[in-house]
Amino acid sequence: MDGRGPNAVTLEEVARRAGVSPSTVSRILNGTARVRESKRQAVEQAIADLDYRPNVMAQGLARGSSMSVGVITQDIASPFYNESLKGIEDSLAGAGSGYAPLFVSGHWKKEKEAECLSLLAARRVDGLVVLTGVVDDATLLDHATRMPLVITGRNLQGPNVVSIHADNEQAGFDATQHLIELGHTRIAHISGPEGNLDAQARLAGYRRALKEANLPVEERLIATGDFHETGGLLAVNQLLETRLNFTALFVANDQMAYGARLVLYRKGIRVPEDVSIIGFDDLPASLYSTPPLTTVRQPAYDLGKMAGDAILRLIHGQKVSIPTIPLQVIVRESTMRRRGT
Amino acid sequence: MDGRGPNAVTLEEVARRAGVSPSTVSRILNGTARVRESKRQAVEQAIADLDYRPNVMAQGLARGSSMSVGVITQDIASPFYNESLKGIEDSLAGAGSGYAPLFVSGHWKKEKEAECLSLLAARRVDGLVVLTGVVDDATLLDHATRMPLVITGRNLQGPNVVSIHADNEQAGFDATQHLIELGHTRIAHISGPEGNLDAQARLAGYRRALKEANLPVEERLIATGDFHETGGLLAVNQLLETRLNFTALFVANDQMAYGARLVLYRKGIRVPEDVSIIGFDDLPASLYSTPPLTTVRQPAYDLGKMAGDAILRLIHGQKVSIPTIPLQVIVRESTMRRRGT
DNA sequence: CTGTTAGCGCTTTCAA
DNA sequence: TTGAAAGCGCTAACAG
Repeated sequence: MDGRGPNAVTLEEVARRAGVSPSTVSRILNGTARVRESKRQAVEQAIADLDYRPNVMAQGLARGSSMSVGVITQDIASPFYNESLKGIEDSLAGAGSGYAPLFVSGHWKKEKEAECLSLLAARRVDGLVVLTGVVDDATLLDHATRMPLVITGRNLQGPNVVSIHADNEQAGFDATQHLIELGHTRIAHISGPEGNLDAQARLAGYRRALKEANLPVEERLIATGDFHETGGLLAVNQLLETRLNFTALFVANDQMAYGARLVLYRKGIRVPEDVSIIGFDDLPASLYSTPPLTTVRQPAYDLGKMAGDAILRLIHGQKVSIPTIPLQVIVRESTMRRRGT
Repeated sequence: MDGRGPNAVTLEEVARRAGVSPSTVSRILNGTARVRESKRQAVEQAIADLDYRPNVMAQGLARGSSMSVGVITQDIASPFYNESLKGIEDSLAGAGSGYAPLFVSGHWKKEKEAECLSLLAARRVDGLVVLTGVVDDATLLDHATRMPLVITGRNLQGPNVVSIHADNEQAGFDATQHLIELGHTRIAHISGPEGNLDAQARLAGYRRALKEANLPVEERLIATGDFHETGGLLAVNQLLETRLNFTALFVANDQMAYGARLVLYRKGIRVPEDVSIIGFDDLPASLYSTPPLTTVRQPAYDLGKMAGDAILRLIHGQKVSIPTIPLQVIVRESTMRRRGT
């Protein structure tokens, strides 16, 4: 009476009840070989009677595969990455693949991420998908010698790895361009964390767009945030303090855009009448914010789906080819033509 | 060359390298018995040299426990439940418990949820935590005979089960009361899905508050949504069509409140000047919406933490007692005193 | 087609 | 203390 309840029924019991050998049951379960119809029926009956479910751990041990894929995200509650998790979930479940995802969070910390990797290794996952991540390429590549790897937000090359990435520089360019086309000339930017590759690329795109339009790049109009709401909040305050009177704002992700917008609201600065805002990501919430946020759509769900499909193929030793993810400006109501132009 | 890479190092190899028997290594790993210091050192050295990690599946098979707990959520991308997932994650990781959560999504579908249960059973999880869920009590109780269960949003009784719940009726009352205190007399309500217990309780609280204040309950001022943004959007349209001129709105969750607010924004109805809105849940985003949403705070993260702690205790055969979760009105800027009162 | 026989990597008596 | 040996539940040759 330890609360564990009766032990689960085993394959052997099924075999006994059906009057066949364990191997036959196994074969039927896995479709490994042809079996006489009568036996199949008996076995299936026994399985149903006993409500038998194969012990995945035992299967795993025996065939050297855990039937699970490790997924490293940064925060299980991140509105952006979760869309990707959903895509991964659907991909693995959809194929009836039998694979289950094992989600772990690295929280943007190298050590934390290393622990995650370690945990997943201990559980002998058959494949690994890393959403961005902060661990270094070398470590990743090392793991990739042991199992297939798909990674996003990075361009890693290797025999057992596929990387999925989008042209963030171009998207940053497009976003800024959108503002320029609306007649804005003083365009501020709230960038993401220094070390973040995506953030760097978006910033580069911003710079290029200004240059190509022969607009000056004013460094004081570039603030840095942490990709969270508070970061946007702080950054916009800093921008406001410059008194440089920008009329438009390109924010490196939607979460920071929310924070920025709150500050503007509090100060009575209207969006988009006084300042236009364009974000990045197109979180589900952006469509319902007031006003609905103009932003760059990142197909997070699709990206997760691709990642899931890719890791499955890799595990099965198939070839994978991944197109570059398209990024697209979604014009909604937080941007408008500059007044007086 | 199947891409699987070299096989991982085993306990036996460690034993060999350290010049001891496998059992000794096992004992050192698990602290199962005292071992001579010299051997311990040798083993630890070998483990380090070989970068050995125990195979969790093999451990699981041998000791009849998978070291994982199944978690059924409804949508891996739900802003509300994800906070709870985070709490669960922290709880399991924090204790250095060695347990890992296995997250699966039921998508509010009975069959889907049954599949989840089945998957978790096949993986022999040591415990189960179900976030609300739509599966019937009987099925749940049945699973609880096989493993400990903690469930939220329901009041289930059983030997191996603990349920965590909050007084939603009272919270619905408090929310409505807040509006009444601000001088509102025509208060509309957007309720959650018919079958949802929490939704029913919140609605009941709304009714009671009106009655106790001697305010009439106008049925046309009660609309039903699906707990998503679109639901709120549709519902508020329906409410507006009644032309009943409500000045305040109690919405059964924040997501629907966002949808509702968007409609009002589009129609030029100001929040809170023209209509006050109070939501429910206090999603992280609500603090950053414009204006910041007054709402009822549900401590989703803490709830997850409690659930995690509880399942761990249950698994270890310890007693658990759970307090009723406190729910609290958080006054922000989407509600204000009715004009002219 | 089907049963027998070894393991998969680890834990856990049982003796020593 | 420590090692030998017997499994945990399943798969996968290898013979028939």
